[in-house]
Amino acid sequence: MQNRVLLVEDDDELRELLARYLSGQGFTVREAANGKDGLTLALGQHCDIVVLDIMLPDISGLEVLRELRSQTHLPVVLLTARGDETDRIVGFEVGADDYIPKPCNPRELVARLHAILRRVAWDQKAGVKAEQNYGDLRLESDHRRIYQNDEPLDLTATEYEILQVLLAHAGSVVRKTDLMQWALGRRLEAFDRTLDMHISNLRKKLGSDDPPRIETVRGLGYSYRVVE
Amino acid sequence: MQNRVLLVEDDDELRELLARYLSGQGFTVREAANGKDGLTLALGQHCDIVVLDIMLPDISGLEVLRELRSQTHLPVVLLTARGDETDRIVGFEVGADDYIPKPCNPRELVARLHAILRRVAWDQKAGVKAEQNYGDLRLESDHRRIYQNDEPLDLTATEYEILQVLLAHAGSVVRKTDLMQWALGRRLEAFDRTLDMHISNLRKKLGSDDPPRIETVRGLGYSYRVVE
DNA sequence: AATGCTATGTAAAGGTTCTGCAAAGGAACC
DNA sequence: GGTTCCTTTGCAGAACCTTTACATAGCATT
Repeated sequence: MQNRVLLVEDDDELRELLARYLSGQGFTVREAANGKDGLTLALGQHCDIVVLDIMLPDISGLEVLRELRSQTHLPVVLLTARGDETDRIVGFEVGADDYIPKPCNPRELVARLHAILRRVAWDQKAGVKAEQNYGDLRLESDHRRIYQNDEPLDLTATEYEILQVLLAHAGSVVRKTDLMQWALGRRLEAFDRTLDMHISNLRKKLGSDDPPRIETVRGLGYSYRVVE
Repeated sequence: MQNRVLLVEDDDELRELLARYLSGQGFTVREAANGKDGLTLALGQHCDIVVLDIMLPDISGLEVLRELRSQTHLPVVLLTARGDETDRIVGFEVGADDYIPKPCNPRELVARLHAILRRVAWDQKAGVKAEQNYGDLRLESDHRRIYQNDEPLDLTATEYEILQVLLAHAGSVVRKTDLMQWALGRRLEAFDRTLDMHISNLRKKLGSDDPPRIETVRGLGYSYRVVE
């Protein structure tokens, strides 16, 4: 099958060079020359992986990545100036899957893309079920809304994110660090009780069950138990 | 709990340096100084990710990786000499998830490990329901729960870790030092009775059998005997 | 058998860490 | 200024890990 890659890079020459090489290697390539277009394409078009330059004329690549991460888990490879360690580490913390220093060797880029796609394919082999019902809850991701017995829950943006992540992993434990990263988009620092508060508020809004449907796994995180 | 990383590196100094740093960053670290040991430990399934040097005294890191890939999809990060492009690309082709040139920046290593683990954790959501049976016990690793005759055991985090290790080695003896390292994530010091206490509590929760299903091997460790 | 040393079992106490939640502070938006 | 929401702060309570202390069991030596 053809993998679809989105190339976000403002240097026309480099972009076209890479695009040509990737095409030759069996990728379907889409291109964007700035952050805004890149974001639109990434969110709209269907692609499997994004190659994202950090230095862009309009929005920073990191900003694009952050925005992307707030909505999807599309794999992203960052292109950074060689040796710029700060960008690189910040990039990983925001949620990049890999980074490549410029100027980059196209063969290496392809190898890395394949490594990431291989992992994603492997992990998803169980099949992505777009099922959006979890017992008495129904998730409508288009509208960013969650219904309980067809009654919409009045959730804040963050609460929605958290519950959405918990539902996506319903039945398994989600670590606090991961929940923080995926829902709040930042790292869990010591003494940060934000997450606990959101969970507390969520529990209130979900009504009281016994045992509570958002279960605490002490020292680890939380787990959503599906209730009919 | 903590992420467990296996460090396969023959340079004692570098290995210990990295081990110390990773421990400080919240990883539980296991070490191997050659490919053979590394392979054994990696297949012993007590880690979440492997950091693998390519240059090893016995088997090449690539060979270890190939062998590992034939049996599991455990995430692997390769350590290679800087600039050695061949190794790097071959590494990806064999199935590495990432590579880092030596000498490497520990912070970057940690950032990369987190990036990979984050993706793995996310993708494993609805994935393979890891469920294993050991007589009347059933281990559900998603939930981090162990059932006895379909009744969930009320275990603490540490108790779960310990029992999980014992089950994985059911029928054979697990040394106390190893049990300590794998389940508690630290070294067994003299006069430390913590482990004994956890075993004692576990036995209570598992009910009384004669002989006890967690058998003591005096001077060595413990062994779980499967009971139907 | 008796002795002594060491390893293990376990109750109880101690202390640390984690969590729940109310309330107050801030930031962003209108 | 008001509203809404996210975050911080503080405290109380719970859950848990570890230590302590003593009893017991295994093993080697005498």
